[in-house]
Amino acid sequence: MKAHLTELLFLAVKQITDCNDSSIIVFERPKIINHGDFSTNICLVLSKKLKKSPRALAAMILEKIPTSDLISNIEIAGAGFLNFFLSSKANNKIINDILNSKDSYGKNKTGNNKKIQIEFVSANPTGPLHVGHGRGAAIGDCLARLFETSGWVVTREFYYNDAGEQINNLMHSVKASCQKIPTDDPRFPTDGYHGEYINEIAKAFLSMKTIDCQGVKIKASGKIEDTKSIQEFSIAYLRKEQDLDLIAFKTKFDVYSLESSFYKDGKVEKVVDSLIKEGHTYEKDGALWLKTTNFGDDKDRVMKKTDGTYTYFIPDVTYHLDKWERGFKKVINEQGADHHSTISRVRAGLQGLNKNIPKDWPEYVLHQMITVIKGNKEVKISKRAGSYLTLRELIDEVGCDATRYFLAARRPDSQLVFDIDLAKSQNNDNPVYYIQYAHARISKVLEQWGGDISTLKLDESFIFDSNVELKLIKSISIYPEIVLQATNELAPHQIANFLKECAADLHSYYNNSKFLVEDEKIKMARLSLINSTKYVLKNGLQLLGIEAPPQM
RNA sequence: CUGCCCGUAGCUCAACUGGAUAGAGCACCAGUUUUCUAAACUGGGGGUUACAGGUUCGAUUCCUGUCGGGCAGGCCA
Repeated sequence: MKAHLTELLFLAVKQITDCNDSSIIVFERPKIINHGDFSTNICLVLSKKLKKSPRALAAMILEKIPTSDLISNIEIAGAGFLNFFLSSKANNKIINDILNSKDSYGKNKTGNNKKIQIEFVSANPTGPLHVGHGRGAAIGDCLARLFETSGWVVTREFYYNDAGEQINNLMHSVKASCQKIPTDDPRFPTDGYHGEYINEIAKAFLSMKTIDCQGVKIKASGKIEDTKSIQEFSIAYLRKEQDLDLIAFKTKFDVYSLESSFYKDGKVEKVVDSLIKEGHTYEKDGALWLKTTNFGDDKDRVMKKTDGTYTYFIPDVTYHLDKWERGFKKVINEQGADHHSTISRVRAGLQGLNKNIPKDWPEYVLHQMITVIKGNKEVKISKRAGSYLTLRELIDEVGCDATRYFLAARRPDSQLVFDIDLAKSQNNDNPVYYIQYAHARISKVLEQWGGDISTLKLDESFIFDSNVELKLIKSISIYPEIVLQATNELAPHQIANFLKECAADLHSYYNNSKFLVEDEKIKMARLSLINSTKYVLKNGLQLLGIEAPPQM
């Protein structure tokens, strides 16, 4: 439709200017229904160049636009906007198009089957997942669904930092717990983890439990001095817990990458050698430094510590080189904003390898921190302090659908306040139920009608004339554009907002009109409209990973 | 002190990357069910978009400065 309008308008514009580039024509979807279905600011853009007032220019262009049976009217408005109103024929075409496309309405092929890798959650296996990880899971998974809908081949990936200092801390914490050392005892590791889950791991370890994690069975030796077994068992235990959390959150991954594997196969060493060879390193204070300042960082960073081990970002660089070598030209990392400083380091490391990796690769989506409030008090999300709200608790209390909605419905770069009491007590006022209810209402009407839904088709000559109907038609016709935009801008929250508005339009329509009326022609038209709305709601909810129940 | 993100109704958040009269929900007030689910709908009040400048036809959006909040600035991740 947009292409059709652009073509028509360009024919007119060409007669007035010598411009040969149709990309100067931009159509927008006006917010206000009186401003039509499409609007363009072309006259405002051209007025300066042609030294004519925008409104006069608009009049000239308007005269030269060819007629089309898809357009009912074109108006000049405001400072010189051209507002296009679609004809009933165009509207009916959209509805029939949705009825034909069904579950694939909203899909597009802009991805062209290209590969994309999306890394998200990537929590350290040092504790259960908390609300912050939930936000990452919700946003990352929705992004993946968006790219799939836009024709990309998506790989969802989880990276485990299962090596390094934090894992040592974990092991020592569990060991201390096995020895019944209280957390406030001076013998308890200073940087240790304090949560109750540490005691549970210790108990399971001492009773020599076996953990089945990702198809591998790990058995605890039960011996307190066997630090290797404690470490192995603790990681397996927590990975298993995290897997269960993710299942409860309906989030799946295609690939799990382990930091430890990059040490085992020697890739970390290779990256370090390569960085040294390319001349981006130097020794100082007994450590090896990477000149990240060569690539825009504000100071150089240690890559090899005096004790011979590497800092975290070297395995990170290795991992990203691995992604690049697996052929992912497009990679998105979804992370918490507290990791933003790694961006410049990872990119600097990749540049230092001299492999022609683009400077802005990989892309990042950073979500801001969450403040959790319960009983008007902030709940601190701190693993070490132990007082900590897990994702699982949240799902149990609020439900998976609502949790996903709340966490995905906000711009990633806004800090969000998650009020547990509100999410819980407000069950019925929750936006997700509002949207699901709209879907359920349609389902029920169609059920009561009792006809064969697959035969629903809108008569080309039918004219919808009420404002609630026109508003709803406009709403559902925008859906494919919203999907594309949300994908391009890496902004899943736009889907959530759209669905809320679409549901509102449906509810207005429902309260305003009766569908199962005597007049067969009107009945079929209205059923066609709400059935196409049903597909939009269902497809949109699917993008968010939320159920579309037939009844509530 | 330096870098990144943010500041919009009493509260939680939008605003199509510069568009028209800044919109929703919650809360508050007043209405709507003999009719397909009232988990809904209709109407009302509530704003100097933190503040001060600048850029232009046009700024919540871009630039500069100030104030305020969050996160980083580990040989932790």
